[in-house]
Amino acid sequence: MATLPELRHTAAHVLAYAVQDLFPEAKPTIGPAIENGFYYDFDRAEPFTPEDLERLEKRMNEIVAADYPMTGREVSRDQAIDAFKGNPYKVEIAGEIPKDEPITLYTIGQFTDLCRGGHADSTGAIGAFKLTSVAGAYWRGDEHKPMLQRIYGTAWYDRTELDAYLARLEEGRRRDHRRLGTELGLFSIEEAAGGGLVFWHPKGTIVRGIVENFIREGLRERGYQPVVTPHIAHERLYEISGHLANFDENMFGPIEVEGQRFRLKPMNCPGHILIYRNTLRSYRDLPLRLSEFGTVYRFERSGVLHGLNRVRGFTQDDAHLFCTPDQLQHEFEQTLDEALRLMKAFGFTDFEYVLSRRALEDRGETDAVAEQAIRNALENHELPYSVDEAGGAFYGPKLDINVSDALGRPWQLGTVQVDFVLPERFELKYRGSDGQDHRPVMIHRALAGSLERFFGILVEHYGGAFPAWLAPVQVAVAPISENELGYARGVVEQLTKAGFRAEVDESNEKLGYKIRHWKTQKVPYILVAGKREVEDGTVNVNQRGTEEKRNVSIGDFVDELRTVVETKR
RNA sequence: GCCGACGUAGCCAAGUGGUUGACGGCACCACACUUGUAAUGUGGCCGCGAAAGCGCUCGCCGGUUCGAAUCCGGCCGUCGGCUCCA
Repeated sequence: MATLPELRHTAAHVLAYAVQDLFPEAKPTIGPAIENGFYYDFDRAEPFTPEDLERLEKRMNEIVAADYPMTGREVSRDQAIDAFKGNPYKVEIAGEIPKDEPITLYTIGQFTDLCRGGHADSTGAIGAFKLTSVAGAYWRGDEHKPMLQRIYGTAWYDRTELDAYLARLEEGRRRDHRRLGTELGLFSIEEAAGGGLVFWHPKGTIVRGIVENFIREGLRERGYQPVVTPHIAHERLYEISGHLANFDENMFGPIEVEGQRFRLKPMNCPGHILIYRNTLRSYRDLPLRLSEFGTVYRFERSGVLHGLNRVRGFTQDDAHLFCTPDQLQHEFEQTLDEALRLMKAFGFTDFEYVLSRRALEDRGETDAVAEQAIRNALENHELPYSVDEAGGAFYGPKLDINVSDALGRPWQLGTVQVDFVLPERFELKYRGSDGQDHRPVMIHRALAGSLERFFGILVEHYGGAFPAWLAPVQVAVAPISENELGYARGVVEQLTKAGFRAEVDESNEKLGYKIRHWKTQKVPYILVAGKREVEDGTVNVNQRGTEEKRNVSIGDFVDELRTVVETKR
């Protein structure tokens, strides 16, 4: 039986076959299997329309039903180039294949493609598929090369799997933080201000504040000292740091005042370095751990902005540790511990660790030291990791921590980076016990990453139904009639005094309506107060996620809620 | 930035040249109902006005037309992609 990737790769051939039949002028280029499906890129002047996709699906169904065998044969390079002489893309590919490697052609029905192989035996193996979208894509992903049209599809063993996949997509849309952000009144992005700039509304700000406090408290316990640095600085600062040389296309342009050029800060490190450098440091001062909820601005191309995930202004839970080389290992591990504590507290259980090395041409002798510290930390924690050979920061290698959310989708969150370069560039030093000056090592780390993105992920992870300790409104009190309104207000007052976030439903509506409203807002507890509750000083507790309703005295409810909130964090 | 799709009031959403201030719904406001667990009813809901009416509206700017939310051009913005490699 064919594997899913083989099945999907075959589906890509079937798509190309259908395109050849219906749009003979379109030139096929490449069409691999991808996660959940496949795509095929075509060079064609006219765009493919949704109607075209329907016609293609129909034709593909015929090809699948015909159950054409997939037959391969080896040819010489010249034969291959000759066979595709009308198609410069295929010719280009054929020309690049090393001489000693065989070139293979695969045929289904009346369609032959240059292809390395990896297929199902016949087109009938494709149990269920659907074309999902059409999008532009550059030949070989290079924006200086021609723009092709990419048709995406998804393919599975059978209809049930396809339907389940489509349902997962739908669930993802339902949880989309952009949509929930509006529905739950959490945040907005305002056209009047510009793309990628986030306006945090009161309810979103409450959640953000809880996240910040959680992080702040963890850092305090681990000996970090909070600092605050300016949002703009002389361009010169970023020349020294190397950001202008390495990061220019992601920085906002200069702001000129009185003949001086300023830049919005794209990173917090130079600011923290200036604080370090402001005074003479002794080895007794190290490790010096400076932390800041630092707002940075990065220019992202308009086409890549996406909700809270990719923005132009965001706040990092940033910190920089300055330490001696001897302390590096220990500090790195401490940071890793703290990262894991954070992720777990916010309900993430699946982690992936990626060690990103600097690009080969940037690596120096300190990279080995830095990488060893990272590897040791991972191994001491018995954490499996993969290696990205060129994904490091310009100043050193890094460890990224990726999490999977409730729908199994991966996100890059925390990053911990080792840096021997910036201390050099800024000529940082400390006086050692030997009376000599030494160069400190820096660790850059952001555990949540960007608060904006972290928040967006939380919204989707919980589907907007934040656990009680995080919920912007923890309790809603709904009086059955106006007669109980005063009582309800009293309950809210007691809850507020006890430190909880509670609201009274003042609306002039029936109980059913009020319940519905607060359920829609995903409030963890709805307390109903009617004549009976007023008489015996209780509230009727409706807890999110359960059907059960119970009457509890106000004091008992406060105690219960306190317990829940304390243990959840 | 590039390719494609799209942009109608706070949100969702009808409407493709002429009874259109623009169907519906949600939300919001008022009044009535005094309510017992996921939607009570009626009315209002662009601005001014008691009303008649007047003025301004369908992302923005300009154009075509007797007449435009509807057609054309430019701009802005949103969404899906542009990493997966014969």
